[in-house]
Amino acid sequence: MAATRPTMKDVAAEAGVSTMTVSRVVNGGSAVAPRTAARVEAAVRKLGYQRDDVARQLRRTHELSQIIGLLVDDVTDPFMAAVASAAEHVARQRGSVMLIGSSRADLRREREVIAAFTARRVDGLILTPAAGSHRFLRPAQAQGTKIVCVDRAAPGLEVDAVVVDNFGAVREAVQQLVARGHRRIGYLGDTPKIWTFGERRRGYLAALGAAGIIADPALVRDGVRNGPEAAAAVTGMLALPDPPTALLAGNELLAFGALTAAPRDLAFVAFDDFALAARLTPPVTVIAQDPVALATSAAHLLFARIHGDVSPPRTVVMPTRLIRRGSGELPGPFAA
Amino acid sequence: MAATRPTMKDVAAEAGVSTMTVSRVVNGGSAVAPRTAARVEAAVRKLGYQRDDVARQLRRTHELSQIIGLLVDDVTDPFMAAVASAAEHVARQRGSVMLIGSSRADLRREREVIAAFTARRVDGLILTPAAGSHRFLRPAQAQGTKIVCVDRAAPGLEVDAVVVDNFGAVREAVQQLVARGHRRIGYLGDTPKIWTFGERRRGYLAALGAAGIIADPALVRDGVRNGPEAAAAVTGMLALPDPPTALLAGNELLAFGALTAAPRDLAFVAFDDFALAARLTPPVTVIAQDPVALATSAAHLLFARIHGDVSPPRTVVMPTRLIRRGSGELPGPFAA
DNA sequence: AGCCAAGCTGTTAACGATACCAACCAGAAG
DNA sequence: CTTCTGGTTGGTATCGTTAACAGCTTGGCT
Repeated sequence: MAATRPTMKDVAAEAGVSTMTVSRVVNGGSAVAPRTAARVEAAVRKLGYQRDDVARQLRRTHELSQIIGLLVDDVTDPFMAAVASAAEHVARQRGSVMLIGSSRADLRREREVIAAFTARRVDGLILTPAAGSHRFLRPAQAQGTKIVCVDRAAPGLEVDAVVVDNFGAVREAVQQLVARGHRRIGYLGDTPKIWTFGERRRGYLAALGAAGIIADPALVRDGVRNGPEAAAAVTGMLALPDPPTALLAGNELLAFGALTAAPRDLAFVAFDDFALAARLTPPVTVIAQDPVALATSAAHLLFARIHGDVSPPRTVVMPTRLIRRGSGELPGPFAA
Repeated sequence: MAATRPTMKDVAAEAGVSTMTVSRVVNGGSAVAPRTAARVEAAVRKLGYQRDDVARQLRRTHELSQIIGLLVDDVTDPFMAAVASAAEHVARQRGSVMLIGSSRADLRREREVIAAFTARRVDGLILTPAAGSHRFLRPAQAQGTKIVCVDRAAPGLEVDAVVVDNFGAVREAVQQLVARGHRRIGYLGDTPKIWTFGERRRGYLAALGAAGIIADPALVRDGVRNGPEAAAAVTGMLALPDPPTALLAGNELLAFGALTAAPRDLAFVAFDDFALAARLTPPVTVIAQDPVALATSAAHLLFARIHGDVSPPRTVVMPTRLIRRGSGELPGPFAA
């Protein structure tokens, strides 16, 4: 079990040619006599030779590595999973492979993973940036690594981003709750330092403000990071002397948690659509976005940059859609 | 925008030392005079130098690349997402980065992605193998790439695998449906050529057989690959002159699809637990497994192999748990 | 015959980092 | 004063591949 991989030299010796000829055969395109090529191919098969892309890439330092990196909070989040799937799909179409890393919403960890990626010479990065300044990415950027954000903007960094109008979408949803007679409306979200949640929170507050409702801090829960925390937050709100009659959950995971604790007569709107939304009782009203479209767009943008697009950074805003299924249309105590 | 990354040579020139000294400082451990080290570190910071792991790895050909590869059907599947998350977590703990690829259940595509991975000298692979022979992996294996399967065995390949007792778990669940008075029980699964679905199907047929029920081909649907297909299959079954009174969905995605088409009085059991199972009407009975535990175990096994464990391949079987929530306990027409 | 073009193949020198060994220096010991 | 020791530093070759160029055939043409 020497377990040592054959090199071009081995193939060259086996076929009785120079390594250059092997290289030409392996990479195709160059003129090699058919007889010679056949001999080389036989040697390749016999030895089980496979080109070593590590060495290749070192020699071709100014070419692309055909590796991109994706950094998400956590692939377990269905939104992030859809992003990862779509990004990998585009990468494959473009002949690249994709490294994946999770920051678990920790900026230090994000930095470490990104460093490990850039050390491998990734051509570009797709990020869902954690909270905090991303200025640390500037050197990488200056050295040619392309960067695109999905779902969130990166504070302290001028890069392309593909996002939705979180502010407007949430404001519209909350306005609707108000219009149906709700005044005590709860909000669940992760920290507003994450751009997306900051926007959603602003949208919530804007809708309340426009209706002349003073936001009650007891109904605004930030930093809620997973299902169980969301469930606990909902239980807490419902135990208040003046509990909410409606609730907005900031994303899919929080919605799942909230739904395990929420009674059926609590009006409910969730950010992100999910498979069983229509099957629940009552069917769940959601603000739907299309994570596959977001990530596909981001990946295309990234590859355009990698292939030389040097236009100024742009932010692409994709549409959302309020899908009224029932839970968000339950009347409130002030219904007309 | 030269966009060219600084090398050790640049740092050496800047600090007035040799590249060897820079290497020693950058990698730590070796004896370098504090004054010299400080000068080098200053140069590193000034130039924004980062070690090039591509070159490093070429020189250190017999060391590890600290890259592993994960190959799943599709990360969008929550089971696979959990596997990916857990595997990446372990990789990070072990100082490695992880490439991810999706086969979309296509063996040819799986081969291509794996080839791209091994060309990058991955230390090991974690696979959820698609249907078909995986003998093509033997050369890679012979050259030292370690391989571990999760969720499925790989036909034609002797490797470690971490799985659950799919056969036994499904047999138990179907036995319970029979015991509650069901005779017409539907089954939804992907192709039985995928090991896991083959086992689940066998379990289903075994339970029917043991009860003296002849399986009706119209109630056994293989090759169902996603939610919409599952929904269509259910609709089809329900339109039969003698429709099923119970249904077993082979995994989470198929369950979601089936549930959108199934009436509430259809007894229902799903493989894989999911967040909202308890919130549905009726609450959904599931066969739960722990994908995080599976993947964590597989990743540990992989790293043990990478670090020299040469014991014979083993198959680890993790437990499943039948969680009775109601939908699987609905009585059938032959209930006592 | 003489010459050139076209097609094929080989030689050399990198890419950026590190293993290995040699060289240097100061101070200690003889 | 010489030799030795130990800590520090530099030189050289090399990992596997390919760009650039050089050299060799062969055959066609005049």
